[in-house]
Amino acid sequence: MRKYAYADGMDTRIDDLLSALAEPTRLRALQIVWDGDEHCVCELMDKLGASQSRMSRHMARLKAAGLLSDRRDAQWVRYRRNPDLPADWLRIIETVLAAMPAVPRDECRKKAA
Amino acid sequence: MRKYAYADGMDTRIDDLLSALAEPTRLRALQIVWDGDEHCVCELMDKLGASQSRMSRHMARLKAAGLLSDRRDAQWVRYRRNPDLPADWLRIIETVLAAMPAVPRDECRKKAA
DNA sequence: GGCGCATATGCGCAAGTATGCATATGCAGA
DNA sequence: TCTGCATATGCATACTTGCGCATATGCGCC
Repeated sequence: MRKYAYADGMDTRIDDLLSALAEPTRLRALQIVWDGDEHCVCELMDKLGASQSRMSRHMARLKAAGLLSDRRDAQWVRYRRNPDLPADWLRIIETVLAAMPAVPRDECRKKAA
Repeated sequence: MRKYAYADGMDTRIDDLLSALAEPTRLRALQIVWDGDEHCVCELMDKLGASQSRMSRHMARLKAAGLLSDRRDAQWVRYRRNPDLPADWLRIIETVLAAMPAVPRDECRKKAA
């Protein structure tokens, strides 16, 4: 029941992307994961000082939004950035990440800020 | 109540920006308003097929996020893009808008210009 | 199989958000 | 002042979100 009819549903998707990004912990996680490497939940938990279920759900959200892919590796689940993102999404994400402070060198330390 | 005290690139602020953007009607409104001209609520209401209170509140949200400025002009309130946005916010917004389909031409008729 | 680590998920809750309806406010013109 | 248009806002409501807690699932190792 959409009153602002767009040719394609593309704008809806963009706001989905934006709401997936609109959360500090997810943004930080994305920033970390955006290095292209794989990262497990426990690593991000530590780095971001988030509880296990919290971190797990945030990652699930990012994955559901299509930003990440995951892979089971023994007891861990390795998340990494989805290499097949459409160009405009990629541009948005990178612009957003570029506007954030860089990942602290040894972020394995928590507290602060 | 502080609005946009963007001094440095605190990611907390960025996710505020993102959640302000994460709504289809607001995105469309922003897109329209981003032409630099002034637009009143009734115009946007018409163009986006939104109810009066809905449109008014969405504009208030965008303004509260620091994206718009407004001006009373007789019975109308003219909204326009905030010309003083920090560069990284601007980049984000423009990247997002660039990822959206263009504003349909026939939507560009103003009523109370 | 049993244990323990890593991760996901059901449940409930508190807070936030979007929206309609009705009403208030601001402003201009008769 | 009274009328009417444009906009804002209080209120109630439904929906969503983020979270913790407890528990379930997946997996390797003994």
